Amino acid sequence: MELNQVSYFINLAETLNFTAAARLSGVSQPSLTRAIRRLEEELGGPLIYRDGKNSRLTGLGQDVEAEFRRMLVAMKSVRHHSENWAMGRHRVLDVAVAPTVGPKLFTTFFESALAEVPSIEIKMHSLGASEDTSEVLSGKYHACILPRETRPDRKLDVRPLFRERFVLGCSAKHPLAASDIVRGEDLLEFPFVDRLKCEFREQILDHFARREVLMRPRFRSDRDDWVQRVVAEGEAICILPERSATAQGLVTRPIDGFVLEREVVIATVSGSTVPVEIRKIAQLAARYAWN
Amino acid sequence: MELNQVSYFINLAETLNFTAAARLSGVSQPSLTRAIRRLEEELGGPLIYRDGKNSRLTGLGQDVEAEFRRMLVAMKSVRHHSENWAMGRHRVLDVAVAPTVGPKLFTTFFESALAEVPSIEIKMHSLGASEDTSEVLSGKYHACILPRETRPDRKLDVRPLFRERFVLGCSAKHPLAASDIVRGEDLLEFPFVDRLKCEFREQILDHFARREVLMRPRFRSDRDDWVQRVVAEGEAICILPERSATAQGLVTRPIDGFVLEREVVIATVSGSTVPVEIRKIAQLAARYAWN
DNA sequence: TTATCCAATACGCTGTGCGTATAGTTTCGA
DNA sequence: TCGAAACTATACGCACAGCGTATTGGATAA
Repeated sequence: MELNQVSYFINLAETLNFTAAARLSGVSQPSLTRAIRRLEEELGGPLIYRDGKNSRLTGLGQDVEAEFRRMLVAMKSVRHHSENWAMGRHRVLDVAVAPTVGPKLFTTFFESALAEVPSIEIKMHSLGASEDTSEVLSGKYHACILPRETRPDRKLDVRPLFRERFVLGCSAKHPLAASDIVRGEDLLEFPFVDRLKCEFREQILDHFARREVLMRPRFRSDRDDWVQRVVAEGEAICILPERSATAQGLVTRPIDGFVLEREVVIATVSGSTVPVEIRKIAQLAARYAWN
Repeated sequence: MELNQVSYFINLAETLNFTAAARLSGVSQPSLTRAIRRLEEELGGPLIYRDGKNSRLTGLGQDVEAEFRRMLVAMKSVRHHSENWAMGRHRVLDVAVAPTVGPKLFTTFFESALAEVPSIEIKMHSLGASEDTSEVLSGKYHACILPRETRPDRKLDVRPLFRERFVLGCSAKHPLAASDIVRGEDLLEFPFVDRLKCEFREQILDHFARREVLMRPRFRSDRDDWVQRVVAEGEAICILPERSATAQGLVTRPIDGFVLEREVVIATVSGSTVPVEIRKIAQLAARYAWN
């Protein structure tokens, strides 16, 4: 038994076709045929009924496939472990943060977390536009920090971190900046910059539309840094979460009567198979005073 | 990553000593050292702190050991499945018999062997013309029963079964059949059928030629069944091993002064890696009263 | 200081797994 | 019905990876 035979057979089990399995395995068809034949001789019986287009795994073949898949899982774990351990002797935790959740918040948290769990290293990622908590289930990330999803997967451990309201963003020299709180109808007088990347942009526009406060976006971008730059340097305004990392010169003000808010959570895989460091980090994050 | 590395590393994890692990693994110390080194290069970090008598697994090494043990468990399960699966959950032993060794002999032996080892099934094969004990080494057959080879491979466990003389074969109605023993010179009067498939045909011809008993083959074939058919139904004669399975109507008679004989052996792979059932069968075969 | 232990390196060898070419059988479509 | 396509197995030759042996280098123990 050799590992090449393991992967060849797994591919054969999936395709039930020697030619296709060979292609998947990256070897020639006779090579795969011989490897399977050797495996069968070693195991003392056929693994597949060779029947052209109707080929089927034998009973032994099915049992062997299950065990070979376990071996592949173990191999994958080996590689996963080797990726996590590195010269530096740290376990690297991959944490993805939704781009609209300001990373500034986490600097202090992760500094304290790293002090409490000295054997780890945090690798921050930005959660892609099409990514969500399934990336945690698939193992791409160890944890995700993102707005709470409407229907999280059962296998996830989702812990709330904090809630945050949406607020006005404007230049420090903006007329609206003079007030500690602004009225919704006062926003009409100023050009609105539409933060396309905001998950809540439709809810925000709906909120104001319902109050006959028609926001007329004059500028729109999916680059949050551009949005903030434009707002910080001019008469334009925007709506953003209160805990956002804000550009220099940009201030935030609460909006009277505007109660839209969101909950930011951390999601990890639940269960005992998840490494203890990850469970520790999630626990620390849940308990942290996010202010 | 290869399975030899898996078992080497498991042994290294147990002993924390390259020399001892090499011994356990059945390879030389440099071989094991290189295999571990290759594994470490593939996984990107050391698996063991090399510290003479104080060597210890690294953190990665401990993680990898755990996964490698899972792989060993899966491998063991594979072998367990293969042992249990056979037509009717039996281990099928492929035994090839040289075509000139009559299978009739083995019926009784294998019946008793199957009684003693109930978990196996014997699959009889005819050893091909170009096949020899290398097919046992290659794993094509679990065992071969064949005349002793002049220079068997060292890796084989060759056990003698029985010796058998070459005798006259003729029709029951043949004039020579009337005698309990025939003289060599009496054979001259009858057409001789040359069994091409017989390994000893040259020795047989030489024997008679040396005694100025010139056998004039009038018919030759490599089909033993054809040879026996011709002899059983006519005036022709042949020379064949005394324990051959003989066709109906064919009888055998010893030849006075003709002492050519051969030893039939059973060959299996030697060593502890061979399944216990095969070693058991070989042992039973060697002890059997072949009469 | 010398012998022993432990692991790594150098060198040469061989067996195994590979690809290519082809054969044999079955199935499918014209 | 026939030829092409699909599917798997065999034959042949080749390259290289893993092996063992011999030896080196360093550490430890007597």
